[in-house]
Amino acid sequence: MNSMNPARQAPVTTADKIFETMQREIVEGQILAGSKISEPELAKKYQVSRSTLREALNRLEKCHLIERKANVGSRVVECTVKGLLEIYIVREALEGMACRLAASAMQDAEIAELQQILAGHGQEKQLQDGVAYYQEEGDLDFHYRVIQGSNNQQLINILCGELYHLVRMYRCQFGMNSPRATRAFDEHKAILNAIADRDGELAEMLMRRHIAASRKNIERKLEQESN
Amino acid sequence: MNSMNPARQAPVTTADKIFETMQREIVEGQILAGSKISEPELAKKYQVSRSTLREALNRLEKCHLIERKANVGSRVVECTVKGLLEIYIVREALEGMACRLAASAMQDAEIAELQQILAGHGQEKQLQDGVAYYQEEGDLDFHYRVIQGSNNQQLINILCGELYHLVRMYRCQFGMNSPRATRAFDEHKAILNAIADRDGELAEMLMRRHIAASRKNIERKLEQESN
DNA sequence: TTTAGTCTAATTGTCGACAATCCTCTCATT
DNA sequence: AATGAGAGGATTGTCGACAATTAGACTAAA
Repeated sequence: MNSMNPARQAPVTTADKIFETMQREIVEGQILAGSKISEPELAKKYQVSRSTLREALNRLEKCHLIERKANVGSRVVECTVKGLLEIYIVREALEGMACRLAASAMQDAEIAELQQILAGHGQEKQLQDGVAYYQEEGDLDFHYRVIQGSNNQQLINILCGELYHLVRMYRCQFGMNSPRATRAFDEHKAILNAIADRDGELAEMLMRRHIAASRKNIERKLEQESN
Repeated sequence: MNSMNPARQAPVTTADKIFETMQREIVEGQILAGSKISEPELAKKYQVSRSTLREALNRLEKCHLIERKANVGSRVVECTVKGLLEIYIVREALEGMACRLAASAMQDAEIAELQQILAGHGQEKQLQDGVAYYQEEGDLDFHYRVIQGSNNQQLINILCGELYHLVRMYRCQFGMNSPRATRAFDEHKAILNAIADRDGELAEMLMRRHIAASRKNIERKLEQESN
C-alpha cells in the first residue's frame, strides 16, 4: 500500500535506479548516517561510471539525504534530535496549510476513498493491536493523501518529493514505534471530518496540533532517555 | 544591500559560476521562461563542457528554476498565475512559522539591527516616494532576515535556498512595482514589534496576513487586467 | 486528406581519462 | 616538543567521445 506512495515516475535511466537503491539504503541505514561518500568506491560497488553515480548523488542531495561541499565531497546527513524537531516544525507549517487547502480542493470521491482507507487502518489496528508498524505506514499514507489533496504543486513537491524520504529516514533510524498509534488514529479521523465538513480553518488547526503533538511526544521521550 | 542576501557560498568551481550566471539570466528573463534548454548550445555559449553545464542545470533544478524530463531535456519553468499564487501559499505557511520561531530565537541585538534597517527603508521610502523598487528590495531583505532569525536550518534552506530565486523571478517578470509599498512597510513594522515583544503567536499571524494580503492584491490586479 | 510506419538527425545519458584541489604524513626548524 | 612547510596519495571537478533514446520528416496505404 505504501510502495506506490512517492510521486515516483518509474525509474527509466540507470542513474534513476542507482538513486532509488541508494535512497533506500540510506533511509534504512545500510549506508550509515553521517558517513562520507566515496565516489570511486560506490561507482565500483554499483558497477556504474562516476558520472552516473554523481547524477544519482545530485538527486539524493535534492531530497536532503546527502550534503555536498565543493572539492571536498558528499556526506550522508546526520540524524540529530535538532534536525528531527526542525522537520516537524516545517511539516507542522506546510501540512497544516495543505490540510486547509484540501478542505476546499478535495473531491467528494477522494474524501470518501480516504475515509475507507482510514476505516481499513482502524481494523488493522484492532487486529494487530500494539503492533505499531503498520499504523506508521498508514500514518504516512494518510498524510500523503491529504497533501496530494491540497492541489498545490509546490506544496506537493516540497513535502512528497523533497522531505518525504528524510522523514522516513528518521522514522527508520530512530525506531519510532509510536505509542501514539491509537491517539494518532483518532486525530486522523477528526482531521478528515473537518475536511469533509469543508472547514479549512479547523482542518489546519487540527493537523497542526496533530503534528505538534507528535513532536512534543518525541521531545518528551528523548528527554526521559537523557535522564 | 541585497547582493549579500542569498545564503551564498562564494562560487569556487566553474559549474558554480555557470550556475550563478544562468540563475541571473533566468530570473531577469534573458533566458525566456518556458523555453527549452539545449545542452550543446549552452555549453558552447558559456565555453564549458556538457558535464559542467549539466552540473549547473542540476542546481538550477534544485531551486525550481528549470524542470527536467528523462531522455527529453530541460525547460525553464513557466511563470503562470497559478504558480505564483501557489508560492505565496507556501510562503504564508513557512514564513509565518519562521516568524513565530524568530520571536523566540532572535537575539536582542539582531532585533535592534533589523529595526535600524527598517528605519532606513522608511527614510528611503520618504525620499523616493512612489519609487517602489528599493522598497521591493527592502521587502526581500526584511523577510530574509526574519527567516534567518528562525534559526531552523530546514526552514532557511527551503525559503532562502530553494524558493528565494523563484520568488525573485516572478517579481522580475511580472513587474511587481507594488502599490502596497506604504502599507507593506507598516506591516513590517508591526511584525517586528511583535517579535520584539517575544509574541510568537501574534508575529506568525501578522506575517501570514501580510503575505496573504500581497497574494490577494495580486489576485485582484490580475482579475482587473482580465476584464 | 489523414494516418500509420520508418528512417534520419539531433539530443540526452553514460563512459573513461585527465586536470585541479584537498588531506595527510613526513621532515625540518624554532 | 610544537609548529610549519612540503611532498605524496587520493579525491573531486572537467573534458571529449560513444551509446541510447527521442523528435521530426518523409513515404505509403487507407
